[in-house]
Order: sequence, then structure tokens, then C-alpha cells
Amino acid sequence: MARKIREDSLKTRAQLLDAAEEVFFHKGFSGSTLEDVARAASVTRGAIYWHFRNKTDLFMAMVERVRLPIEALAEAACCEGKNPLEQLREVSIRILRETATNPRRRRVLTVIFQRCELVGEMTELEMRQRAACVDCIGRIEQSLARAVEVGQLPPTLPLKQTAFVWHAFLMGVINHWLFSPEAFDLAANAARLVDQAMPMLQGAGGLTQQAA
Amino acid sequence: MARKIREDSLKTRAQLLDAAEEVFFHKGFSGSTLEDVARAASVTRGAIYWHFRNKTDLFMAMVERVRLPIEALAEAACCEGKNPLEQLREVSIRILRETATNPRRRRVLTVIFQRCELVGEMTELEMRQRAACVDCIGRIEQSLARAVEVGQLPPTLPLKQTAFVWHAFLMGVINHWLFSPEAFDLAANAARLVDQAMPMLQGAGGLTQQAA
DNA sequence: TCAATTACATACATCGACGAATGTTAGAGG
DNA sequence: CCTCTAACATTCGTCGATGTATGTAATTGA
Repeated sequence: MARKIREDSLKTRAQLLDAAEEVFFHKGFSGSTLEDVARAASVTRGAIYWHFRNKTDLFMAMVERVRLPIEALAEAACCEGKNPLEQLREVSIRILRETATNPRRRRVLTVIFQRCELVGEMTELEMRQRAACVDCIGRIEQSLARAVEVGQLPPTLPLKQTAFVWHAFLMGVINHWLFSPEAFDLAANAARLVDQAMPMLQGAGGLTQQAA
Repeated sequence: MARKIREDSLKTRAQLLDAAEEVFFHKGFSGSTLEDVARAASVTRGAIYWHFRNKTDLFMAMVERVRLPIEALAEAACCEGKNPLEQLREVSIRILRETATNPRRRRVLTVIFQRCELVGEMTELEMRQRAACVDCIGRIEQSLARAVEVGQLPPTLPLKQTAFVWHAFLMGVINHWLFSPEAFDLAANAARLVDQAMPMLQGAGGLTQQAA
């Protein structure tokens, strides 16, 4: 085929990224061939090597299109407000809903968590993920600290540990849903799940003392 | 080399599984070659094809050696007792500690969660994982039901949802630790983490009402 | 003791993926 | 109108991995 104008070029690039999502989702990263991606995008491998350096570069570009939920959470939760606890709750719910309803985010997260191997060329992805985790937990911790200041949470609360636990809970829910999406309706139950987990934020209560 | 007696044969098989753990852990499943595994076990590929049908069969045999923590939890938590809540707590702590201290379990879980792609030939693993999840959540639900009977938990507790949330929390912690093992000492903090999460089991409390 | 089998090692055939090199066409610029 | 270059398509060489086929020495059972 012949040359396209710049506008069409960007369209081709987007098609390639869409195709990469689709193909990687169904066959996994290392199970997919660039030929598969090219066919899915109705072009040839030549087009891929024009827009991206190699398979890994294509993958990273695909990941870049969707922000990880933890990064979104980190950004949203840091803005100041009167009710930091309710804010943390709402952001958490929004993260879960976004994961459930945004098909692009869902596909990419599935690829990241279940359809690629975090070794070798993927070390870059692993490092980005790790940094995002640290950042996210840090933001949660800030929200908790502000909640303590306002008096919504007890001053005895172990901030770091609580932030970690909350993050683990959210990622656990997301991971499980990505693993069995048909098992339950995450979008509909997001609020209930988060509300059920909220008591965690009060710190270890009398329940554990009672048990002995 | 020549033939070994049956005893040595089993030893060779075990060496191959050990080598598979090591190699898959470092290079990922599809990133590893059977030649790598054979070399790590000080044999040749011929030995692998004698003991296992192919690469996937070797992988499955490797996974079979370690029970998934969710399966262990499921089995341990189902035995009757006077204090079901404390029992759930202790089993949860034990699961986390086991994951942190048993190097074999840790390696294999890392491979399962981060070093293999759940597609194609791995569908068998995916189905086993899914079944294990369902089973585990079911056992947790049973423990919670008994705790309600004994009066340790309110009768209004949504059993299924609570079991799901608890499972998500545990898997979230395990996943995060496998992802950043050097970030914190899971074995030392297992009890604290579980205790912090215990209030979740009381159901959605007044905290969420307070926020509006 | 001797054949049959075990437990591997070695050799081979096949196949597919990557990346690079080259070919091709249509717009942009002068 | 002509050239140059962007945006691909096509072709090719290479290499590595899988699976199979064959070789072989020790062991076991009769």
C-alpha cells in the first residue's frame, strides 16, 4: 500500500495498540506474534516496526495508554478536602467501578496481571508497577493522616500498616475480579465491598482480644 | 550415561522439579528453555522427556508439589472447633507465614502469579486456580457461619460477601509481598496484618454512615 | 546368563519468530 | 512538474526451541 497523511498514520498507530490489547489478551504476550497483531490491525509487520522499535516497545506503549488504577487513586486521593475518609472511600469505589466498566483498562490490566511474565525485557514494567504501588500506598497514608487530624480516625492508628492493608484489599479485589469476571458484578457491588472493608481503617479492635 | 536404579530415577525427577522451580522463577515459563532446566539439573533434555510429556507437564508437576495456600486454608479451616473466628484468624496467619518462610512455596507462587501466562496450555492451571478460589471462599464462609452461630459475629453479616472480602484481602497481601518481598517482613507482621483486617468481619459499621 | 527393559544421552528434523534489508507508492515542498 | 521522504509492504536470513528418533549402558527378572 501507499503512503498516508499524518492523520492516518496516527490512526494506524492507534489500531495497532488496539490490536495489541486484543491479541495479548487472548494469547498472552509471549504467546502472541507480531504477525498476529499486524493481522488484527489489518496491516503487516512492517507497520509495527515503523511505529515501534520491537515487541516490548509496543507492549509498553499499550500499557502507557491506560493509567494503572493505583496511579489514578494516588492522584485523586491527594487533593485536599473536608472529609478525607469519605474521599478515600469514594476514590476506592471509583477505582473498582472504572476497572469493571472501562473495557480498555480491564483488558490491559488482565494482560499485566495474568498474561505476561515479569522477567527479562519486562523488568521495566515491573519497576513501574513497583513505583506505582509505593506511590499509591503513600497517598493512602496521607489520606489516613488527614483523617486522623480531623478526628475521623483514632490517633493510635498505625498509618503505614493501615495504608498497606487497604491497598492490599483493593488489589486483591481487582485481581480476583479480573481472574473471574463472570463470578460477580464488580461495578454493582463496588460500594458494598468498600463499605465492608472500611472498619479495617479503625485499627485492630476488641474482636481479636475477645478471641483467645 | 547409563541406567540408574529406581531410587536414583526418583532423585533425578526431583532434581528436575527443583531445577524447573529455579529456572522458571528466574526466566519465566515461556522465557525458559528445557535445555536451561536440564542444565540446571545436570542432565540433558532427554531426561526431561523421559519423566514428563512436555514442558507444560513439567510445569504442572512442579505446581502439584506445593499446595496453593488457599487450598491449605480451605482444608485447615473446615475442621470443627469451639472458636471458629480465632481459628480463621490463626489459619490466615499461618498461610501468610508459610508463604513467607517456605522457599519452595514462595518460588512456585511467584511463578504462578508473575512468571507465567494464563492462556493456551496453561488453561488447566487457570481452572485449578479458579476451583481452588471457589473452594477457599466456601470454606471461609463456613467458618463465618459457625462464628455467627456461636455469637461471635452478628447474624446480619452477609456471609458470601464477607468471605469474598477476606479472601481478597489475603490474596492481596500475598500478591503484594511476592511482588516486593524485600519491602517488609511478612512472617513477622502476619499477625498484625490479620488483626488489623479482622474488624472487616463485623460487617459495614457506623463509619460509613458518619461520612456523607 | 541372557534377553528385555529402564533411564537416560545424542542427533536430527521441523518450524516459526524476529529483525533487517529492500521495495513501493503517494503526498509534501519547492 | 519533479524530487524527496513518510508510511508502510514484502522478502529473506538466521537462529533457537520443540519434539522425536535413535543410541546405549546398566539393571532386573526369569
